[in-house]
Amino acid sequence: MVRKPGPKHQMAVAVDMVVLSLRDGRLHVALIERAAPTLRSWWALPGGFVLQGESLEDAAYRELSEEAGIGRGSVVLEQLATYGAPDRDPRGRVIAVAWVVLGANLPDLTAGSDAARARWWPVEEIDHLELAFDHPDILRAGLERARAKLEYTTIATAFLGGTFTMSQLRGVYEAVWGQRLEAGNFHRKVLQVDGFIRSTGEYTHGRGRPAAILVAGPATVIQPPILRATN
Amino acid sequence: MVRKPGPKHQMAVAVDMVVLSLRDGRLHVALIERAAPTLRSWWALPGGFVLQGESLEDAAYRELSEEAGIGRGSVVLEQLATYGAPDRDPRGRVIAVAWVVLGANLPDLTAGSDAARARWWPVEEIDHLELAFDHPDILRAGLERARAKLEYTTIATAFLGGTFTMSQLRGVYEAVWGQRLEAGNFHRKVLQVDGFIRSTGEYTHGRGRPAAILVAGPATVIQPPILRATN
DNA sequence: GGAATAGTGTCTCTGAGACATTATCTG
DNA sequence: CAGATAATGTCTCAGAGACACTATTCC
Repeated sequence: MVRKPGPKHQMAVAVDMVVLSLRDGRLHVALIERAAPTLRSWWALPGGFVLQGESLEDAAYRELSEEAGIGRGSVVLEQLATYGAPDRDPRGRVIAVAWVVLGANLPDLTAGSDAARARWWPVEEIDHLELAFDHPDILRAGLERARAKLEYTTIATAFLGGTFTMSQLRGVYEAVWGQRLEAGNFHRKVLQVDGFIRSTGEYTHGRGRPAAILVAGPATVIQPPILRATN
Repeated sequence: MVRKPGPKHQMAVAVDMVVLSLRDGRLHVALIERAAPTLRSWWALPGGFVLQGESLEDAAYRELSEEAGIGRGSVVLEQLATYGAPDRDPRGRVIAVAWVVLGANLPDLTAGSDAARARWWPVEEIDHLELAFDHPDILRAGLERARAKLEYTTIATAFLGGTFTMSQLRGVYEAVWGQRLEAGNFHRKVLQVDGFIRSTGEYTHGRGRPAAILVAGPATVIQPPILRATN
């Protein structure tokens, strides 16, 4: 242990975000095509350096706003893990605090100050893409975190707007897990979790029987959890 | 986003460890009484600054060795979360990457270079202690992580030596969760998780029926999980 | 034999999942 | 009416937990 932080211990600290959203029923992640000299034209997760007076969470929100035009109110943030291999960034020692960000109806992306392009990618197509730095690891961990969290928390509603139907909620699970769920059983399960959803009393109208319009309830945990198929 | 890491982004990065071990059947955490001028004589989690060429995990192992005399082979490390509030350390901006460390039969602690004293504390007694910095938050999160991990991973064996009995394994769960488990049901559940434990064919001898001597198996996940009582 | 500890059997209850059935809308 | 989608009912099966019972040692 060293008593005081000295120059030997100073390093750059960054935040990197795995921003997930549903677009026409499929799970997408926000990626930036780098314009900076280092790894130019590689695709990467949005992110940037933490400033001195700024908390890690504030840095994440600032970068979301600068790089993707995403405001504070429209997303849920959760810290994922911190990546600090000495050689993970060719520019020097950079410690990256990674976040998972879930949002509803997020806007199309526009290239920010340091991006050539920015767009939403369907997660199944990412395998064909080479991501910069250790971002493949971070993305994989972020996806797994999101999938796991749907099992035992109510954050699926973060992917939906203020109101939604049971089918739409089920659609979130199906898109994130990449797996079909039986509609009747899902319906019953969600209802029996106290405070997961509340009914507004309103109903949709379209083809088929009208669906109850729901809003997220106060519950945060699902007990017992909704489990993915194990295959 | 900023293109290059500059002086505005440099900050000290530290690791802090929630080191947990069982001592005569109770869960204990390793704490250091600070000798350094800042917050002198407060109790704190062991930890220290990350050096330039060093990975975060290596820094954690080095500090475990320097501050608690704990070697690499005897523990399991898992990254917990990163704490970076601008005012969390009065010495300046310090980003702390926290780890949970689980070990078997860890040695009595001896004060290292920067500690007045070091000792194992039973976790139930920590409430009466004032910990330095945001270490109360970190400790709380570390305990919850350890408790949760016992549910769906086989990590409980990290608290035991190479061999153990079913009672000792159950004792780990009971100590970490602070809750009694029914011996018969626990026995059956552990056996039915493929690869959780292997029998050595040896048996203990003492008072009562001899118990099978077990070793940890190759499995890492428990599916379906062993759940804590919900109260 | 008695105390102590290990391990098994059995019963009940909860909840997941498969699948059939009913309900209510549009065209 | 047919087609579509929402919601409920019913049955089976797996697994958790309570608790009784058997097994094997030491004294």
